[in-house]
Amino acid sequence: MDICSDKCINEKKVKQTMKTMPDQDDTIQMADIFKALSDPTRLKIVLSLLSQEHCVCDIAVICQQTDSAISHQLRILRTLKIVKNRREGKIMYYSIDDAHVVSLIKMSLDHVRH
Amino acid sequence: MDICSDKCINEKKVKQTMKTMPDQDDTIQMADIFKALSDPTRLKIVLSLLSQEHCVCDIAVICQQTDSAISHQLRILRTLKIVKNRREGKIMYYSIDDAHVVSLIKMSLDHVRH
DNA sequence: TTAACATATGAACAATTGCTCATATGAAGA
DNA sequence: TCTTCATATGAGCAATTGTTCATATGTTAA
Repeated sequence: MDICSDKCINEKKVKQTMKTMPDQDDTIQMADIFKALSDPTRLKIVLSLLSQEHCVCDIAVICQQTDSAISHQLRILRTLKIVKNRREGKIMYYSIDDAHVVSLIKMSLDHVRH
Repeated sequence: MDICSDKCINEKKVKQTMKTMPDQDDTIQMADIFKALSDPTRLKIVLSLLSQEHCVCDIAVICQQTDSAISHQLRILRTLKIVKNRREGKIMYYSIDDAHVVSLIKMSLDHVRH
């Protein structure tokens, strides 16, 4: 460990910035949202749900993945409250449950397109 | 592989949504940005640079990590053009090089705080 | 030149991740 | 009931990741 707790270059700037840093909980929460969208399969799932709800099998076709792989990733997105589901007989329909995530995705989509 | 290419539940909905999906390159690029921000250490680095530039050693103090760990992560952020650096003698100052990333972070910060 | 310092980098390692495969669950129809 | 279908889940595995440690690079001052 070479953390320079007292020999840092610019103590004043460090203290200034440390005041503006979000606390640990908020930082972890932010990282978790970004992590949810950092996997191409999960990102595609959320992208596929932007316009309308879909069942697991249809999401699998859209994302070109197996039903099982999609189901695993949907569980992660469900746990993070990014998507929600409703049952209709044998079929489970998934839809987006977090408006903020939609904003994040649209913003990043603008980013890569401009 | 159990991808149901012809036996999917709702072919019409699938086709509708597939038209709206970003292409593979854009999707990967989006995922890469989210991935960059998905690690707490990298996220903290970017957060620490929101208000002003900092040298590696100061970032290490702010993020409570070793200089080496920070240097490794800064290289990743540099490769992705999220941060840039300038040398001043022995010291290397890092700052943010991507306005879109700032917007994404501010948006997600709003999210976790409300 | 040599020493000291700030940063960068490569190898190694543990930990995490995403997928596959097999199996389980739950609902509808025969 | 039994079968079929849609989805869920657990174990196992290969691949990726973030950190540490040792060492290298590049800059300044003696």
